[in-house]
Amino acid sequence: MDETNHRVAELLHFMGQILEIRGEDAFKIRAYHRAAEEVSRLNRSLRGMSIEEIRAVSGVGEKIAHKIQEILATGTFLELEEMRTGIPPTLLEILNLEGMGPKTVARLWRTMGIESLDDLEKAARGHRIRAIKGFGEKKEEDILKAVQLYRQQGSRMNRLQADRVVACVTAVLPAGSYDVAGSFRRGKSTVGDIDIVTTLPSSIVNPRLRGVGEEMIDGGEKRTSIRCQGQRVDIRFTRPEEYGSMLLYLTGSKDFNIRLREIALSRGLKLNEYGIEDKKEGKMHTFSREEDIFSFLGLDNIPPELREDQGEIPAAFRHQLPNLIGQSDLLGDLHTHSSWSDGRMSLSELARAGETQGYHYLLISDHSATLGITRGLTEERLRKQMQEIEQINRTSPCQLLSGIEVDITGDGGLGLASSVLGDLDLVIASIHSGFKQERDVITRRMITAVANDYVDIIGHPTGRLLGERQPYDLDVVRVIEAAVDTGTALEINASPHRLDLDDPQVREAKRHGVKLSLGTDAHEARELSCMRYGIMVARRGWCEPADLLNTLPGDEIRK
DNA sequence: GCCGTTTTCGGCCCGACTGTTTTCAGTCG
Repeated sequence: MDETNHRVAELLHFMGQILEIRGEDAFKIRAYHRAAEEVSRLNRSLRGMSIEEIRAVSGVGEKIAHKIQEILATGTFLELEEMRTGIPPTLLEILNLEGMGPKTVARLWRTMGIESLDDLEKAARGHRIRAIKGFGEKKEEDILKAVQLYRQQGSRMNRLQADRVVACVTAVLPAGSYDVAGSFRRGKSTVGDIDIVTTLPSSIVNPRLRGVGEEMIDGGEKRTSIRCQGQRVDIRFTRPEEYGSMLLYLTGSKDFNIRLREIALSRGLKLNEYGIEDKKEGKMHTFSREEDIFSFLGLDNIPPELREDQGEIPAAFRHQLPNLIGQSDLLGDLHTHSSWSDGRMSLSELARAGETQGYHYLLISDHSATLGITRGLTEERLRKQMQEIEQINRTSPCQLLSGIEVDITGDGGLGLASSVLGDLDLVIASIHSGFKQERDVITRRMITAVANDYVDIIGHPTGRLLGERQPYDLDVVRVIEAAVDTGTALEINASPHRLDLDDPQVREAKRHGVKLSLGTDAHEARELSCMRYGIMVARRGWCEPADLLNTLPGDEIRK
């Protein structure tokens, strides 16, 4: 994200938290958090925007717009500085603990002077908290548990980790009796917790779940929460005739649910996880399928990947939802590695693996030899590889396209001579070094590569590794604008460790008319199946078949 | 503090569960 926007969002969130501790109006608090959320989703930098443009951001009104301007000019805003005086900065960290909200934090601070995580832990250990009215022994235990959990807790799961947790929990649920909902179902690149809807009764499921995972957080009749592989899993129980409502509710997102409920409310209807109540008639409508809820509200069926309150609801009213890309639209994988560089598969194994996936073609895109990348290809070896590819293609139903993942050098040049690049079917160019260059430097370096006539696709454009490495400090919008001009495609790298570009950038690229290219970056056969993660990102980015290179027949791609 | 095919004022999603209580506040999703 743009650094300025990041800073603004941080301060708005911070303001919201300060107001929480001070016990201010809940709607005002929500307004700050909402504005922060919208700012952090913005693709454009706030810097350089006029006051009218800032006001046009949804959730930002007259007052917050001026505060944003103040932040841009001075780095903070006066009201925040006034409100925060007297509040210890360490106090807010306690809000991150499970079960600790603003009321509790404020109470402990005012009555016992607890200002930090350490203070809190000591007080709980010394059994001093139970002395406060409304607090007891259990609360002390919960606090100690929450502190421990917070200290050891990692960040969000990547999709592989999420798949493992799901597999672990659903092992005790019969097929067909449940769906995984939440951000998992919405196809997010990372997942915070796992949500499951089931038609089985809690009386049957809860005993089974006790044997799964480390802890039962709570085990109610309508909802059960457990911790499994260190991650929270929520299970909601529902009757078959209400299944659609529960699945819709638990799939979210939160913002989407709120917006849908507001729409229902404006028509005298109350939407919840059990159905839709007509307030006038006092009649409850139930829905076993999500589609029927949408159609009851006069909306087209909104795919889970779009449910973010990012314009999909108005689009569904106007019958203008995109026709999202699906696995069956893809004719091939446009990023694979063979044993010619650091992959495990030979070229013929790759061709067979591609055939198994039902693909018409695979792009062979081994590394170039520029840097110390394991067994990168020189021009000479690349030409030999092209010959072997030609041989294999005579008999293989899945055609191999000859390509390369060539390094973008520090100044935006390429790691192989143009003479050989011109003989390839497709060229992917990627950055594998110099990650720490300044924003303007690395952006110009990338744009130089985009503008290179031989470059067809930019590989993993931001360079992030989920949970391991931040993206380069790249101005993605400038890169997108350059890609429009040159007709260069940007990759959606489908590796669950990358998912790069991510969906907000994909949507921005699509808006500009930039073509996207799906590739798994597979180094071994089973990684070809990771395409499903890339498809999730493409769908979240509102991509239709025509937006992706992979839907073109092989001979058109060659052209 | 934001926002408007009910509104420029008066709303702002809705319900489950827990702990410490005798009816609910706080937190969470």
